[in-house]
Amino acid sequence: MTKGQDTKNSILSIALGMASESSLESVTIGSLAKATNMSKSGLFAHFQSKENLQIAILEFAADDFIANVVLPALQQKAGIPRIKALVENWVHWGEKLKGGCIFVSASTEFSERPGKVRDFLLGQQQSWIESLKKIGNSAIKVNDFREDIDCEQFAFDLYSMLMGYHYYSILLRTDESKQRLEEALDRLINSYR
Amino acid sequence: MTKGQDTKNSILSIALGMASESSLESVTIGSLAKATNMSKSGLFAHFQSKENLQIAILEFAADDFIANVVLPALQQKAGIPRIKALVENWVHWGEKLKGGCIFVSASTEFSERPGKVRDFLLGQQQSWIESLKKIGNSAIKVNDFREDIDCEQFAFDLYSMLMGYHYYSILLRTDESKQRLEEALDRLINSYR
DNA sequence: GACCTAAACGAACGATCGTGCTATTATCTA
DNA sequence: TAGATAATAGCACGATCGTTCGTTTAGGTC
Repeated sequence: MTKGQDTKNSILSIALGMASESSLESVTIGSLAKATNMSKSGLFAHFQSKENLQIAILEFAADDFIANVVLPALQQKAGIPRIKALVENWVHWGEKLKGGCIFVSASTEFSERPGKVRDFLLGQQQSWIESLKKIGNSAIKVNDFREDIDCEQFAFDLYSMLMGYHYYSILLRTDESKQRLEEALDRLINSYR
Repeated sequence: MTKGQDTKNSILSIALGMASESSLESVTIGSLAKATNMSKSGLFAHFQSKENLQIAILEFAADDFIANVVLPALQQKAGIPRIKALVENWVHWGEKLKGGCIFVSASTEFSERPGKVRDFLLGQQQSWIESLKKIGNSAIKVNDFREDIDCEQFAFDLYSMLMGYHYYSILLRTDESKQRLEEALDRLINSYR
């Protein structure tokens, strides 16, 4: 890892923290330079444009997401254990970021703004939903779920309760959020059994 | 209605459209002035600060939300019909705004930004969840739901699937979003019967 | 029609935005 | 260790940000 890549990584780590706390757009070159003790131009040289910076932040987050949410879950036993691990990892991942999962907030921010950032987010969310679907499918294969269930619907149901949990926890900040999620998940799993 | 209130209302109507399309913060005094064919200072005089403008936009939206989502549902027969009406109204309300329900995006934007705007949003979301709870409760009273169900959990479940629908429709933009929501809602209702 | 208030405007402010340029340092290679 | 290259800094630009000020126009009251 060269010096450049090294600083770039630590920039992105700080930038990710800032982005999740407020928003992608609010990570300005100036504020990020201040946070990293760099000059605006020195920092800017790493990304050539703000759009590139935003994508780099999201890619950085996506790599971390795959490594700490998806892959560890796939190492669990297929079926219900894997589903529970995925949810747990997702919750845990969001807790590390101040404003919760950054893909939720960034998706809100860029849903109506065509461009590379939105394209990236769309792809990320699609692949995330695809992961949910596959994990549902593998639950069928190991007979944790009935054979006739609709995995697309399962993905929607699971996706939804994570979103519900997201807003409950960032807004209401009550301890019960996690219980609500767990109960919803148990009910979902039982109904698919 | 005086001239001032009249223009203020039409400003807010346009501002709400802009805010839902991108974000509350992106409704700048300058861009809003341009969109309303007013001078920056002339428009600014109506609100005295940007924070006041943001709150005014949210209040404007909240009034519309109550009038077109909550109240019409309360006029439906208590129980399952009322629940279905509420969901339908909510979906329909979000469709009028380009980026879907503005309270979702604004909540994302301000969840980590203490101040009057966040306070307002927190209150709005709490009262929305309270409405969901009450509507679940009234379903028990008319025997559409079992007596032993947890209305707080019902509120979470319903809230969640609306969030899931929100992101499915603003991001993926597939027609199936509404079907997914309907199926999820039917399953939820049946499991509480 | 005179008077008063409400509403809208024009111009300017300091700050910050993203982005170029050029110069100055580090770091790596031969 | 000299030279080449990568990394960072300094400075400036036009644009836009929220906000303030003084002025002008419009509406309503006597």
